Amino acid sequence: MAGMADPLDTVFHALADPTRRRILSMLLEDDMAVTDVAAPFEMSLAAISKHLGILTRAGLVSQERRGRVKWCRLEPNALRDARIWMQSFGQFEAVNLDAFERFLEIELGADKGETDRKGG
Amino acid sequence: MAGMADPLDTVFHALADPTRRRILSMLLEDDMAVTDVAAPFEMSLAAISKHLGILTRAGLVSQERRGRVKWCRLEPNALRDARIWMQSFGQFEAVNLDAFERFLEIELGADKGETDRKGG
DNA sequence: TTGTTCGTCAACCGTTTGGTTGAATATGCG
DNA sequence: CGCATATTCAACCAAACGGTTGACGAACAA
Repeated sequence: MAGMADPLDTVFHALADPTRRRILSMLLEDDMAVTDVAAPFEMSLAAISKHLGILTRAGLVSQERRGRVKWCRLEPNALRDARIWMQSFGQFEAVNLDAFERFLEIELGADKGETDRKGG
Repeated sequence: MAGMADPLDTVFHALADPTRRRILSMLLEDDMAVTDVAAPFEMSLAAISKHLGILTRAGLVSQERRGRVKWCRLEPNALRDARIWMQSFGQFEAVNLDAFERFLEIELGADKGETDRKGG
């Protein structure tokens, strides 16, 4: 078909739909079966299946079949490139990326269990 | 009218097109007139004008008319919401956002002119 | 005035998107 | 086996997308 696009195309396009962003938010809390992902939406299962396909092709979600059930898991690393691309434009222009990485290591290593940031 | 969409829809959709991302990269270096933005592209001026409209409606670009010429400026702050949304999903999950803000203040205040990483 | 440049508008075109429905394919259970 | 469950596939549809072209208005110069 029309040729493979830049991964950024795929990721940003996947994120441009509110249904898909909502799906990602749901998967942030837990892995889910396709049917359970579809449950809260007022659209057909097939539509959700398509959305999950788009998210999967974008690398944002991985799917593993276990028996009849296909489990969907969030793959947050796929956002990395997009985030890095965006950083070129943000107010972080002048940020030293090395220092940024160090900051993250400290933050992530320090109090893993203390942060209670699961607000809706 | 299909109603106003979530700003995240608009921003991510604007970013999902390689032409538009390239335009943003160009504007990162300098403000430009519409005609000059269009110059390096192999498509019509009208097409670029449309792309600039999409970027403007997304808040990523502002346009100011001076005489005949319409100047386009990058508005990187519009990426803020998108970036914050993405941070929920990244490897930065556990990052304390307050500490993150402090980090940025320090980084941005410390060596404003030293970093010279304009790759691309 | 006439003419040129800058940029948008309007109409059109083919392709893609996001949704529907119904059939098909697995898998599991009795 | 026969039947329900889980998920996708295929065909279809209206609407939006990304592009084109030609006409248009606004600003400047002669």
